[in-house]
Amino acid sequence: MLDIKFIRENLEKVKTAAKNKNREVDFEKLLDLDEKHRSLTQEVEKVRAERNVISQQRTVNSKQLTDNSEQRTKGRELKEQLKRLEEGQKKITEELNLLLLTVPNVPHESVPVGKDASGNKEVAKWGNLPKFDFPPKDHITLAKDLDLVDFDRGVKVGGFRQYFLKNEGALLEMAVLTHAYRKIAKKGYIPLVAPSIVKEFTLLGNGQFPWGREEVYHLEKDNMYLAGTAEVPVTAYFSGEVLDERILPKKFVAFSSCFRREAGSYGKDTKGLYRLHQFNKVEQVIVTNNEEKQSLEFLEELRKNSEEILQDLELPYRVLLMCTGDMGEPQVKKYDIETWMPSRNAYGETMSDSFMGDFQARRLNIRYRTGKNVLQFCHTLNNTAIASPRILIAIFENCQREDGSITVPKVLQDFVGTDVITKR
RNA sequence: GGAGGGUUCGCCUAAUGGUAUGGCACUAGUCUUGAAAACUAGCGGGAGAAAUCCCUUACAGGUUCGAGUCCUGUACCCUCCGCCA
Repeated sequence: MLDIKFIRENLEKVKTAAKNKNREVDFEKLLDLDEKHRSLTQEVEKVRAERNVISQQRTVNSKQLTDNSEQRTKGRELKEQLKRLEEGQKKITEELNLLLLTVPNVPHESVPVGKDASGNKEVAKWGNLPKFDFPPKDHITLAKDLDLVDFDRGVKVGGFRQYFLKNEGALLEMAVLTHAYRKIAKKGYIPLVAPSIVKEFTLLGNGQFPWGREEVYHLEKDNMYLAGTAEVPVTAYFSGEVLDERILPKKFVAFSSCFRREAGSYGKDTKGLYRLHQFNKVEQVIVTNNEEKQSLEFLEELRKNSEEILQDLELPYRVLLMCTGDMGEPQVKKYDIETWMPSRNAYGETMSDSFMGDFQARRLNIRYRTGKNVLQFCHTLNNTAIASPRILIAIFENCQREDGSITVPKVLQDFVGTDVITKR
Protein backbone atom coordinates (compact mmCIF):
# COMPACT_ATOMS: atom_id res chain seq x y z
CA MET A 1 0.00 0.00 0.00
CA LEU A 2 1.25 3.47 -0.83
CA ASP A 3 1.01 6.42 1.51
CA ILE A 4 -1.98 8.57 0.53
CA LYS A 5 0.17 11.62 1.15
CA PHE A 6 2.72 10.31 -1.32
CA ILE A 7 -0.04 9.75 -3.88
CA ARG A 8 -1.35 13.26 -3.36
CA GLU A 9 2.07 14.81 -3.77
CA ASN A 10 3.20 12.60 -6.67
CA LEU A 11 -0.07 12.13 -8.48
CA GLU A 12 1.24 12.11 -12.05
CA LYS A 13 4.00 9.67 -11.17
CA VAL A 14 1.57 7.27 -9.51
CA LYS A 15 -0.96 7.59 -12.33
CA THR A 16 1.69 6.78 -14.92
CA ALA A 17 2.90 3.84 -12.83
CA ALA A 18 -0.57 2.33 -12.63
CA LYS A 19 -1.07 2.80 -16.35
CA ASN A 20 2.27 1.20 -17.15
CA LYS A 21 1.49 -1.72 -14.87
CA ASN A 22 -1.84 -2.22 -16.67
CA ARG A 23 -3.80 -1.54 -13.52
CA GLU A 24 -7.08 0.35 -13.50
CA VAL A 25 -7.27 2.79 -10.63
CA ASP A 26 -10.02 5.35 -10.17
CA PHE A 27 -7.81 8.23 -9.10
CA GLU A 28 -10.57 10.80 -9.35
CA LYS A 29 -12.61 8.87 -6.83
CA LEU A 30 -9.55 8.28 -4.70
CA LEU A 31 -8.72 11.97 -4.44
CA ASP A 32 -12.36 12.84 -3.87
CA LEU A 33 -12.57 10.32 -1.04
CA ASP A 34 -9.31 11.59 0.37
CA GLU A 35 -10.61 15.13 0.47
CA LYS A 36 -13.94 14.09 1.97
CA HIS A 37 -12.09 12.01 4.51
CA ARG A 38 -9.93 14.90 5.57
CA SER A 39 -12.75 17.42 5.89
CA LEU A 40 -14.90 14.92 7.77
CA THR A 41 -11.99 14.18 10.04
CA GLN A 42 -11.68 17.86 10.82
CA GLU A 43 -15.38 18.04 11.70
CA VAL A 44 -15.14 14.99 13.90
CA GLU A 45 -12.11 16.41 15.64
CA LYS A 46 -13.90 19.67 16.30
CA VAL A 47 -16.79 17.90 18.03
CA ARG A 48 -14.41 15.72 19.97
CA ALA A 49 -12.56 18.81 21.14
CA GLU A 50 -15.85 20.26 22.44
CA ARG A 51 -16.63 17.02 24.21
CA ASN A 52 -13.20 16.93 25.77
CA VAL A 53 -13.62 20.48 27.09
CA ILE A 54 -16.83 19.51 28.85
CA SER A 55 -15.49 16.42 30.50
CA GLN A 56 -12.40 18.29 31.53
CA GLN A 57 -14.47 20.99 33.18
CA ARG A 58 -16.16 18.24 35.09
CA THR A 59 -12.85 16.75 36.05
CA VAL A 60 -11.89 20.02 37.70
CA ASN A 61 -15.17 20.04 39.63
CA SER A 62 -15.22 16.36 40.34
CA LYS A 63 -14.42 16.78 44.02
CA GLN A 64 -17.52 18.86 44.54
CA LEU A 65 -19.60 16.19 42.83
CA THR A 66 -22.10 18.83 41.78
CA ASP A 67 -24.41 17.55 39.14
CA ASN A 68 -24.33 20.08 36.35
CA SER A 69 -27.20 18.92 34.20
CA GLU A 70 -26.47 21.49 31.51
CA GLN A 71 -23.09 19.91 30.90
CA ARG A 72 -24.58 16.46 30.83
CA THR A 73 -27.23 17.42 28.32
CA LYS A 74 -24.69 19.15 26.11
CA GLY A 75 -22.45 16.11 26.40
CA ARG A 76 -25.24 13.79 25.32
CA GLU A 77 -26.00 15.99 22.34
CA LEU A 78 -22.38 16.00 21.28
CA LYS A 79 -22.28 12.25 21.64
CA GLU A 80 -25.17 11.85 19.23
CA GLN A 81 -23.64 14.28 16.79
CA LEU A 82 -20.30 12.52 17.03
CA LYS A 83 -21.87 9.15 16.43
CA ARG A 84 -23.45 10.33 13.18
CA LEU A 85 -20.26 11.97 11.98
CA GLU A 86 -18.12 9.00 12.90
CA GLU A 87 -20.38 6.63 11.03
CA GLY A 88 -19.96 8.69 7.88
CA GLN A 89 -16.25 8.94 8.46
CA LYS A 90 -15.90 5.21 8.95
CA LYS A 91 -17.67 4.51 5.69
CA ILE A 92 -15.46 6.93 3.78
CA THR A 93 -12.34 5.54 5.43
CA GLU A 94 -13.24 2.02 4.45
CA GLU A 95 -13.93 3.02 0.87
CA LEU A 96 -10.68 4.95 0.75
CA ASN A 97 -8.61 2.09 2.11
CA LEU A 98 -10.17 -0.38 -0.28
CA LEU A 99 -9.31 1.86 -3.19
CA LEU A 100 -5.82 2.47 -1.83
CA LEU A 101 -5.19 -1.27 -1.94
CA THR A 102 -5.63 -1.19 -5.70
CA VAL A 103 -2.84 1.33 -6.21
CA PRO A 104 0.29 -0.51 -7.33
CA ASN A 105 3.80 0.43 -6.27
CA VAL A 106 5.76 2.78 -8.51
CA PRO A 107 8.43 1.10 -10.65
CA HIS A 108 11.98 2.40 -10.62
CA GLU A 109 13.01 4.68 -13.50
CA SER A 110 15.35 1.99 -14.83
CA VAL A 111 12.40 -0.35 -15.45
CA PRO A 112 11.37 -0.51 -19.13
CA VAL A 113 7.79 0.43 -19.94
CA GLY A 114 5.95 -2.41 -21.61
CA LYS A 115 2.56 -4.03 -21.95
CA ASP A 116 3.38 -7.66 -21.24
CA ALA A 117 6.14 -10.26 -21.24
CA SER A 118 7.17 -9.14 -24.72
CA GLY A 119 8.40 -5.90 -23.19
CA ASN A 120 10.88 -7.60 -20.87
CA LYS A 121 14.50 -6.83 -21.59
CA GLU A 122 17.19 -9.47 -21.70
CA VAL A 123 20.09 -8.04 -19.75
CA ALA A 124 22.41 -11.03 -19.43
CA LYS A 125 23.02 -14.44 -20.89
CA TRP A 126 25.43 -17.12 -19.72
CA GLY A 127 26.57 -20.54 -20.93
CA ASN A 128 26.39 -22.37 -24.23
CA LEU A 129 23.23 -24.16 -25.19
CA PRO A 130 23.85 -27.90 -25.42
CA LYS A 131 24.17 -29.39 -28.90
CA PHE A 132 22.97 -32.96 -29.08
CA ASP A 133 24.06 -35.20 -31.96
CA PHE A 134 21.30 -37.59 -30.94
CA PRO A 135 17.58 -37.05 -30.36
CA PRO A 136 17.46 -35.64 -26.80
CA LYS A 137 14.80 -36.85 -24.39
CA ASP A 138 12.63 -34.68 -22.22
CA HIS A 139 13.02 -34.83 -18.43
CA ILE A 140 9.94 -37.00 -18.01
CA THR A 141 11.31 -39.73 -20.24
CA LEU A 142 14.75 -39.47 -18.67
CA ALA A 143 13.30 -39.62 -15.16
CA LYS A 144 11.17 -42.64 -15.98
CA ASP A 145 13.96 -44.50 -17.78
CA LEU A 146 16.38 -43.96 -14.92
CA ASP A 147 13.74 -44.37 -12.19
CA LEU A 148 14.38 -40.91 -10.74
CA VAL A 149 10.76 -39.81 -10.35
CA ASP A 150 7.62 -41.87 -9.75
CA PHE A 151 4.81 -39.77 -11.16
CA ASP A 152 2.13 -42.47 -11.16
CA ARG A 153 2.44 -43.41 -7.52
CA GLY A 154 2.80 -39.73 -6.60
CA VAL A 155 -0.61 -39.10 -8.13
CA LYS A 156 -2.03 -42.27 -6.55
CA VAL A 157 -1.01 -41.09 -3.11
CA GLY A 158 -1.07 -37.30 -3.33
CA GLY A 159 -3.30 -36.48 -6.27
CA PHE A 160 -2.84 -34.40 -9.40
CA ARG A 161 0.59 -32.75 -9.80
CA GLN A 162 2.15 -34.88 -7.08
CA TYR A 163 5.25 -37.05 -7.38
CA PHE A 164 7.86 -39.08 -5.58
CA LEU A 165 11.49 -38.17 -6.20
CA LYS A 166 13.42 -41.41 -6.11
CA ASN A 167 16.99 -42.74 -6.11
CA GLU A 168 19.48 -40.20 -7.53
CA GLY A 169 16.50 -37.95 -8.32
CA ALA A 170 15.86 -37.61 -4.60
CA LEU A 171 19.54 -37.27 -3.80
CA LEU A 172 19.92 -34.67 -6.51
CA GLU A 173 17.20 -32.53 -4.98
CA MET A 174 18.80 -32.65 -1.53
CA ALA A 175 22.18 -31.95 -3.12
CA VAL A 176 21.10 -28.94 -5.10
CA LEU A 177 19.23 -27.43 -2.14
CA THR A 178 22.16 -28.05 0.18
CA HIS A 179 24.64 -26.57 -2.25
CA ALA A 180 22.65 -23.34 -2.61
CA TYR A 181 21.91 -23.13 1.12
CA ARG A 182 25.51 -23.54 2.18
CA LYS A 183 26.81 -21.23 -0.52
CA ILE A 184 24.57 -18.33 0.47
CA ALA A 185 25.08 -18.95 4.19
CA LYS A 186 28.85 -18.72 3.61
CA LYS A 187 28.29 -15.23 2.26
CA GLY A 188 27.05 -14.18 5.69
CA TYR A 189 23.33 -14.68 5.18
CA ILE A 190 21.61 -15.99 8.31
CA PRO A 191 20.35 -19.53 7.69
CA LEU A 192 16.71 -20.14 8.58
CA VAL A 193 14.38 -23.08 8.24
CA ALA A 194 11.01 -21.39 7.94
CA PRO A 195 7.47 -22.51 8.82
CA SER A 196 5.22 -23.30 5.88
CA ILE A 197 2.05 -23.02 7.94
CA VAL A 198 1.40 -19.31 8.41
CA LYS A 199 -1.19 -16.87 9.70
CA GLU A 200 -3.25 -14.74 7.38
CA PHE A 201 -1.56 -11.45 8.21
CA THR A 202 1.72 -12.69 6.74
CA LEU A 203 0.04 -13.16 3.36
CA LEU A 204 -1.75 -9.83 3.49
CA GLY A 205 1.47 -8.20 4.59
CA ASN A 206 3.52 -9.68 1.79
CA GLY A 207 1.01 -8.53 -0.78
CA GLN A 208 -0.04 -12.05 -1.81
CA PHE A 209 -3.49 -11.19 -0.46
CA PRO A 210 -6.05 -9.95 -1.22
CA TRP A 211 -5.25 -10.66 -4.88
CA GLY A 212 -3.91 -14.21 -4.84
CA ARG A 213 -6.27 -15.95 -2.42
CA GLU A 214 -7.14 -18.66 -4.91
CA GLU A 215 -3.51 -19.65 -5.20
CA VAL A 216 -3.00 -20.36 -1.50
CA TYR A 217 -3.98 -23.49 0.43
CA HIS A 218 -6.23 -22.67 3.38
CA LEU A 219 -6.41 -24.95 6.42
CA GLU A 220 -9.96 -24.04 7.29
CA LYS A 221 -10.21 -25.93 10.54
CA ASP A 222 -7.31 -23.97 11.99
CA ASN A 223 -7.67 -20.88 9.83
CA MET A 224 -4.05 -21.15 8.75
CA TYR A 225 -2.47 -21.09 5.32
CA LEU A 226 0.31 -22.94 3.53
CA ALA A 227 2.89 -20.50 2.24
CA GLY A 228 3.87 -20.73 -1.41
CA THR A 229 7.33 -19.38 -0.64
CA ALA A 230 9.59 -18.69 2.35
CA GLU A 231 9.33 -15.02 1.38
CA VAL A 232 6.06 -15.03 3.30
CA PRO A 233 7.25 -16.19 6.75
CA VAL A 234 10.72 -14.64 6.47
CA THR A 235 9.63 -11.17 5.38
CA ALA A 236 7.11 -11.29 8.24
CA TYR A 237 9.90 -12.32 10.65
CA PHE A 238 10.26 -8.74 11.95
CA SER A 239 6.60 -7.76 11.58
CA GLY A 240 5.39 -5.31 14.18
CA GLU A 241 8.93 -4.62 15.35
CA VAL A 242 11.06 -1.52 15.53
CA LEU A 243 14.65 -2.35 14.61
CA ASP A 244 17.80 -0.46 15.43
CA GLU A 245 19.21 0.84 12.15
CA ARG A 246 22.66 -0.37 13.19
CA ILE A 247 21.61 -4.03 12.85
CA LEU A 248 20.51 -3.47 9.23
CA PRO A 249 20.70 -4.89 6.68
CA LYS A 250 19.54 -8.31 7.82
CA LYS A 251 20.18 -10.96 5.17
CA PHE A 252 18.57 -14.37 5.38
CA VAL A 253 18.79 -17.60 3.46
CA ALA A 254 15.75 -19.70 4.23
CA PHE A 255 14.67 -23.21 3.40
CA SER A 256 11.00 -24.12 3.26
CA SER A 257 8.58 -26.49 1.63
CA CYS A 258 6.29 -24.52 -0.63
CA PHE A 259 2.65 -25.17 -1.48
CA ARG A 260 0.67 -23.80 -4.38
CA ARG A 261 -2.83 -24.61 -5.53
CA GLU A 262 -2.06 -23.67 -9.13
CA ALA A 263 -5.68 -22.66 -9.47
CA GLY A 264 -6.49 -21.37 -12.91
CA SER A 265 -3.57 -23.14 -14.53
CA TYR A 266 -5.22 -26.50 -15.03
CA GLY A 267 -4.26 -26.71 -18.68
CA LYS A 268 -0.69 -25.52 -18.21
CA ASP A 269 2.36 -27.71 -17.79
CA THR A 270 0.31 -30.64 -16.60
CA LYS A 271 3.09 -33.11 -17.16
CA GLY A 272 6.44 -33.35 -15.50
CA LEU A 273 8.19 -31.37 -12.83
CA TYR A 274 7.50 -27.81 -13.98
CA ARG A 275 4.31 -26.87 -12.16
CA LEU A 276 3.72 -28.69 -8.87
CA HIS A 277 1.58 -28.34 -5.77
CA GLN A 278 4.48 -28.97 -3.44
CA PHE A 279 8.18 -28.27 -3.84
CA ASN A 280 11.22 -27.19 -1.87
CA LYS A 281 12.98 -23.88 -2.12
CA VAL A 282 15.90 -21.97 -0.72
CA GLU A 283 15.02 -18.28 -0.69
CA GLN A 284 17.11 -15.18 -0.04
CA VAL A 285 15.47 -12.31 1.85
CA ILE A 286 16.93 -8.93 2.77
CA VAL A 287 15.40 -6.44 5.19
CA THR A 288 17.21 -3.11 5.08
CA ASN A 289 16.84 0.63 5.62
CA ASN A 290 15.05 2.85 3.11
CA GLU A 291 18.07 4.07 1.15
CA GLU A 292 16.94 3.23 -2.35
CA LYS A 293 20.37 3.37 -3.94
CA GLN A 294 21.71 0.76 -1.55
CA SER A 295 18.59 -1.38 -1.89
CA LEU A 296 19.05 -1.45 -5.66
CA GLU A 297 22.61 -2.64 -5.09
CA PHE A 298 21.24 -5.44 -2.91
CA LEU A 299 18.93 -6.42 -5.76
CA GLU A 300 22.05 -6.85 -7.92
CA GLU A 301 23.77 -8.78 -5.14
CA LEU A 302 20.86 -11.20 -4.88
CA ARG A 303 20.89 -11.60 -8.64
CA LYS A 304 24.61 -12.32 -8.65
CA ASN A 305 24.20 -14.95 -5.91
CA SER A 306 21.61 -16.82 -7.94
CA GLU A 307 23.61 -16.53 -11.14
CA GLU A 308 26.60 -18.02 -9.36
CA ILE A 309 24.55 -21.02 -8.33
CA LEU A 310 23.50 -21.68 -11.93
CA GLN A 311 27.11 -21.24 -13.02
CA ASP A 312 28.19 -23.76 -10.38
CA LEU A 313 25.67 -26.16 -11.92
CA GLU A 314 26.93 -25.23 -15.40
CA LEU A 315 23.41 -24.57 -16.63
CA PRO A 316 22.84 -21.99 -19.39
CA TYR A 317 20.58 -19.15 -18.33
CA ARG A 318 19.50 -15.63 -19.13
CA VAL A 319 18.38 -12.71 -17.01
CA LEU A 320 15.34 -10.62 -17.88
CA LEU A 321 14.60 -7.18 -16.54
CA MET A 322 10.85 -7.28 -16.18
CA CYS A 323 8.93 -4.46 -17.82
CA THR A 324 6.22 -2.47 -16.04
CA GLY A 325 3.41 -4.55 -17.51
CA ASP A 326 4.83 -7.90 -16.41
CA MET A 327 5.71 -7.15 -12.81
CA GLY A 328 3.49 -7.52 -9.78
CA GLU A 329 1.79 -4.76 -7.81
CA PRO A 330 4.33 -4.59 -4.98
CA GLN A 331 7.53 -4.54 -7.02
CA VAL A 332 9.73 -1.55 -7.68
CA LYS A 333 12.14 -3.54 -9.81
CA LYS A 334 12.29 -7.18 -10.72
CA TYR A 335 14.52 -9.62 -12.59
CA ASP A 336 13.56 -13.09 -13.67
CA ILE A 337 16.29 -15.62 -14.19
CA GLU A 338 15.45 -18.30 -16.72
CA THR A 339 17.33 -21.54 -17.22
CA TRP A 340 17.61 -23.38 -20.50
CA MET A 341 15.25 -26.34 -20.80
CA PRO A 342 15.89 -28.28 -24.03
CA SER A 343 12.49 -30.02 -24.17
CA ARG A 344 10.75 -26.65 -24.11
CA ASN A 345 13.32 -25.37 -26.60
CA ALA A 346 13.22 -22.29 -24.44
CA TYR A 347 14.35 -20.79 -21.19
CA GLY A 348 12.04 -21.50 -18.24
CA GLU A 349 11.72 -19.29 -15.17
CA THR A 350 13.69 -20.69 -12.24
CA MET A 351 14.34 -17.62 -10.10
CA SER A 352 12.66 -14.31 -9.38
CA ASP A 353 14.54 -11.37 -7.90
CA SER A 354 12.41 -8.53 -6.49
CA PHE A 355 12.79 -5.21 -4.73
CA MET A 356 9.60 -4.01 -3.03
CA GLY A 357 10.61 -0.65 -1.56
CA ASP A 358 8.65 -0.18 1.68
CA PHE A 359 5.44 -1.67 0.22
CA GLN A 360 5.62 -4.86 2.29
CA ALA A 361 7.14 -3.19 5.34
CA ARG A 362 4.19 -0.80 5.53
CA ARG A 363 1.73 -3.65 5.47
CA LEU A 364 3.75 -5.72 7.94
CA ASN A 365 4.62 -2.69 10.07
CA ILE A 366 8.38 -3.28 10.03
CA ARG A 367 10.16 -0.12 11.07
CA TYR A 368 13.59 0.98 12.18
CA ARG A 369 14.90 3.85 14.23
CA THR A 370 17.42 5.99 12.38
CA GLY A 371 20.56 7.54 13.86
CA LYS A 372 18.48 10.71 14.14
CA ASN A 373 15.95 8.83 16.26
CA VAL A 374 13.25 8.87 13.60
CA LEU A 375 11.00 5.90 12.80
CA GLN A 376 11.04 4.75 9.18
CA PHE A 377 9.67 1.80 7.23
CA CYS A 378 12.20 -0.76 6.05
CA HIS A 379 12.88 -1.90 2.51
CA THR A 380 12.51 -5.57 1.61
CA LEU A 381 13.96 -7.71 -1.16
CA ASN A 382 13.94 -11.37 -2.05
CA ASN A 383 15.26 -13.76 -4.64
CA THR A 384 15.17 -17.47 -5.21
CA ALA A 385 18.46 -19.23 -4.50
CA ILE A 386 17.20 -22.53 -5.88
CA ALA A 387 13.82 -24.18 -6.31
CA SER A 388 13.51 -27.90 -6.80
CA PRO A 389 12.31 -30.07 -8.52
CA ARG A 390 11.91 -27.41 -11.23
CA ILE A 391 15.67 -27.00 -11.52
CA LEU A 392 15.98 -30.78 -11.99
CA ILE A 393 14.33 -30.37 -15.40
CA ALA A 394 17.30 -28.31 -16.52
CA ILE A 395 19.81 -30.66 -14.93
CA PHE A 396 18.26 -33.83 -16.38
CA GLU A 397 17.83 -32.41 -19.87
CA ASN A 398 21.02 -30.39 -20.27
CA CYS A 399 23.27 -33.06 -18.79
CA GLN A 400 21.87 -36.06 -20.65
CA ARG A 401 24.09 -38.25 -22.82
CA GLU A 402 23.48 -40.36 -25.85
CA ASP A 403 23.24 -43.60 -23.86
CA GLY A 404 20.39 -42.16 -21.79
CA SER A 405 22.52 -41.50 -18.73
CA ILE A 406 22.84 -38.14 -16.95
CA THR A 407 26.06 -36.45 -15.87
CA VAL A 408 25.85 -35.08 -12.35
CA PRO A 409 27.10 -31.47 -12.07
CA LYS A 410 30.53 -31.47 -10.44
CA VAL A 411 29.51 -29.54 -7.34
CA LEU A 412 26.81 -32.13 -6.58
CA GLN A 413 28.76 -35.31 -7.23
CA ASP A 414 30.02 -35.69 -3.67
CA PHE A 415 26.54 -35.48 -2.21
CA VAL A 416 24.86 -37.69 -4.81
CA GLY A 417 27.69 -40.20 -4.59
CA THR A 418 28.25 -40.61 -8.31
CA ASP A 419 29.35 -38.58 -11.32
CA VAL A 420 26.89 -40.14 -13.68
CA ILE A 421 23.39 -41.57 -13.29
CA THR A 422 22.94 -44.72 -15.33
CA LYS A 423 20.17 -47.19 -15.81
CA ARG A 424 20.20 -49.68 -12.96
C1' G B 1 -10.29 -30.55 24.62
C1' G B 2 -10.42 -28.24 29.90
C1' A B 3 -8.82 -24.44 33.66
C1' G B 4 -6.36 -20.05 34.74
C1' G B 5 -3.18 -15.66 33.76
C1' G B 6 -1.83 -11.86 30.47
C1' U B 7 -1.32 -7.74 26.15
C1' U B 8 0.08 0.33 28.18
C1' C B 9 6.40 4.01 23.81
C1' G B 10 12.16 0.17 21.36
C1' C B 11 12.55 -2.30 26.76
C1' C B 12 10.68 -2.10 31.83
C1' U B 13 6.78 0.24 34.54
C1' A B 14 2.54 3.45 37.03
C1' A B 15 -2.43 5.09 36.90
C1' U B 16 -9.95 4.97 43.77
C1' G B 17 -14.21 5.88 36.19
C1' G B 18 -11.54 12.19 35.74
C1' U B 19 -5.17 15.64 31.68
C1' A B 20 -1.90 8.01 29.92
C1' U B 21 3.04 8.04 34.88
C1' G B 22 8.16 7.28 35.73
C1' G B 23 12.82 4.89 34.54
C1' C B 24 16.24 2.77 30.84
C1' A B 25 17.74 3.21 25.84
C1' C B 26 17.99 6.72 21.89
C1' U B 27 18.45 12.01 19.55
C1' A B 28 19.73 17.20 20.02
C1' G B 29 21.69 21.00 23.03
C1' U B 30 24.42 23.15 27.45
C1' C B 31 28.92 22.23 30.03
C1' U B 32 33.94 20.00 28.83
C1' U B 33 40.64 20.11 25.53
C1' G B 34 37.88 15.43 24.32
C1' A B 35 34.83 11.87 26.59
C1' A B 36 31.94 10.43 30.76
C1' A B 37 28.73 12.47 34.28
C1' A B 38 25.24 16.18 35.19
C1' C B 39 21.49 19.40 33.39
C1' U B 40 17.68 20.98 29.52
C1' A B 41 14.57 19.52 25.61
C1' G B 42 12.77 15.83 22.34
C1' C B 43 11.58 10.74 21.64
C1' G B 44 3.60 6.55 18.50
C1' G B 45 0.18 8.50 14.36
C1' G B 46 -2.71 12.34 11.77
C1' A B 47 -4.63 17.49 10.23
C1' G B 48 -2.62 22.50 9.90
C1' A B 49 1.52 27.91 7.31
C1' A B 50 1.49 28.24 12.49
C1' A B 51 -0.68 28.59 17.18
C1' U B 52 -3.02 24.51 18.20
C1' C B 53 -6.20 20.43 17.89
C1' C B 54 -7.45 15.22 17.32
C1' C B 55 -6.29 10.15 17.76
C1' U B 56 -3.17 6.28 20.28
C1' U B 57 -3.32 1.41 26.53
C1' A B 58 -3.92 -5.90 21.26
C1' C B 59 -8.69 -5.42 18.07
C1' A B 60 -14.18 -4.53 17.56
C1' G B 61 -18.51 -3.03 20.02
C1' G B 62 -21.34 -1.36 24.57
C1' U B 63 -22.36 1.57 29.29
C1' U B 64 -20.99 6.84 30.71
C1' C B 65 -20.77 13.94 30.45
C1' G B 66 -16.00 11.14 30.61
C1' A B 67 -13.14 4.22 29.84
C1' G B 68 -6.24 1.74 30.21
C1' U B 69 -9.88 0.96 34.21
C1' C B 70 -16.69 -1.46 33.97
C1' C B 71 -19.58 -4.97 30.33
C1' U B 72 -19.73 -8.18 25.61
C1' G B 73 -17.17 -10.44 21.67
C1' U B 74 -12.51 -11.51 18.89
C1' A B 75 -7.20 -12.14 18.15
C1' C B 76 -2.58 -13.22 20.04
C1' C B 77 0.86 -14.82 24.02
C1' C B 78 1.92 -17.63 28.58
C1' U B 79 1.08 -21.48 32.53
C1' C B 80 -1.12 -25.96 34.21
C1' C B 81 -4.20 -30.43 33.25
C1' G B 82 -5.93 -34.08 29.67
C1' C B 83 -5.15 -36.58 24.89
C1' C B 84 -1.51 -38.00 21.15
C1' A B 85 3.42 -38.86 19.62
